[in-house]
Amino acid sequence: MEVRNKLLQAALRVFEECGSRGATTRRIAAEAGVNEITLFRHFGNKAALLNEAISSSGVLRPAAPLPREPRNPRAELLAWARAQHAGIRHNAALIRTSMGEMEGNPEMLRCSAENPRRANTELQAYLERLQGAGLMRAGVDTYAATAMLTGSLFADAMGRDMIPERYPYPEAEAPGKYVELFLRAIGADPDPAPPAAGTAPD
Amino acid sequence: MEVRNKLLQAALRVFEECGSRGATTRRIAAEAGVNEITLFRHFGNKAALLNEAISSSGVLRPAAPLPREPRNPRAELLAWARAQHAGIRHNAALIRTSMGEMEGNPEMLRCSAENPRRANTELQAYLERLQGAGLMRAGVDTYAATAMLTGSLFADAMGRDMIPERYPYPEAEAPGKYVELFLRAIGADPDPAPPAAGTAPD
DNA sequence: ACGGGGTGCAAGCAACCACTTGCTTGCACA
DNA sequence: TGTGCAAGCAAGTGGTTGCTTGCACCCCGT
Repeated sequence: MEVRNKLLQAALRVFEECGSRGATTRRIAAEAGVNEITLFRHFGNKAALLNEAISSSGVLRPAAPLPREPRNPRAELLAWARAQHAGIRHNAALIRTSMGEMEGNPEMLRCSAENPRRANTELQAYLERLQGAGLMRAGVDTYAATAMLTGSLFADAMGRDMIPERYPYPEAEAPGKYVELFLRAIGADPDPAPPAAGTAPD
Repeated sequence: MEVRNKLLQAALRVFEECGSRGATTRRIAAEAGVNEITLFRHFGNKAALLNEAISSSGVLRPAAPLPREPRNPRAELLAWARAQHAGIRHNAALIRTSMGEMEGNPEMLRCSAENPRRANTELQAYLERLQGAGLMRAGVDTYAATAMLTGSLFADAMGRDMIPERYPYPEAEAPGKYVELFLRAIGADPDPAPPAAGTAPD
């Protein structure tokens, strides 16, 4: 049972770095410290191994849901954005590779796009609740606003690896900065900006 | 001279779809309608062909610069955002594949990241001019604001292929929606929203 | 003591890969 | 009519890939 897990982890690592075409069975086996034949004995063929490695890796979810009844949009959105950003950062290499191979592997895309799809749906529902409660401006297109916040988080998480010099502020502060701008954008900033540390005035 | 261009275009097409490992010389030659040997006679080896195909494709630039002296932020940002968005959309497949291969091809990344780098720098300089002219709020972090708008455009252009159901509004309207939210975010919306067609009140 | 499942090793298979060689064809130009 | 160049064709180079076969090992439960 241990060899199996070592193979799955190694397959994921190699796939993230080289893609499915570059992830050769020899290299995966070497990375796992196992003989190549053992790989075939456990998974039958390369595709089955990669499939299981990728789909089983996507199970981990941020699990920081937005509340059903909004109370403090700033705090709630910040916690959610941080979890989303961290999740994307954690899977950045896998996301990059999966995106690059979506044309030749449409079903993997469906699995890989599940997280952002859920995140978008969740945030949009939250924004509609916010709108219903009068906690943000009425005319805002919740679809576009949702795309804007999730898009900022996504692009930040991806861009930090590719254009690091364009992100001078540390990773931990990024979600806060986008949430602050976002609150202004949707007209949900009764307390313009927290001038100093301290609990929110509720 | 015609065979050469056909090979370059075919190489770019196949690379966008399959990546460098999947873009075999046989397939490129077949796609170009040329014998495989001709490929080697023209470019020597596969890497040289792919290199030239990719780098020569990135030459086309949006060329819709932001003005040195801001006059109408809404109109200027909208035109710029539209050009950026269209540029990313046009190269979406190439960007996706390049991102997926950045680990094994760091120099291609440098070439591929040149456009977004320039765009970010340009927008940030514009925002600082806006701030200097008092046309937007003073406390805004221009780095984060820049990342937010370019990130929204980037994620939209990428996401429309991967999660189309999350983008119900048509592609042509997307930049306008993000720019409108962005103007609110940075406090640069003297005219809250253009209620109907007509020239800006200047 | 013994049998069996999980593993390793050596070797090899056909298919595909980038790339080369030797020769032929067609066309332009002198 | 002769020469040179671009392109095609058939064949083959050495290397890699996914995957298989056969056999030895070694630990573990009975």
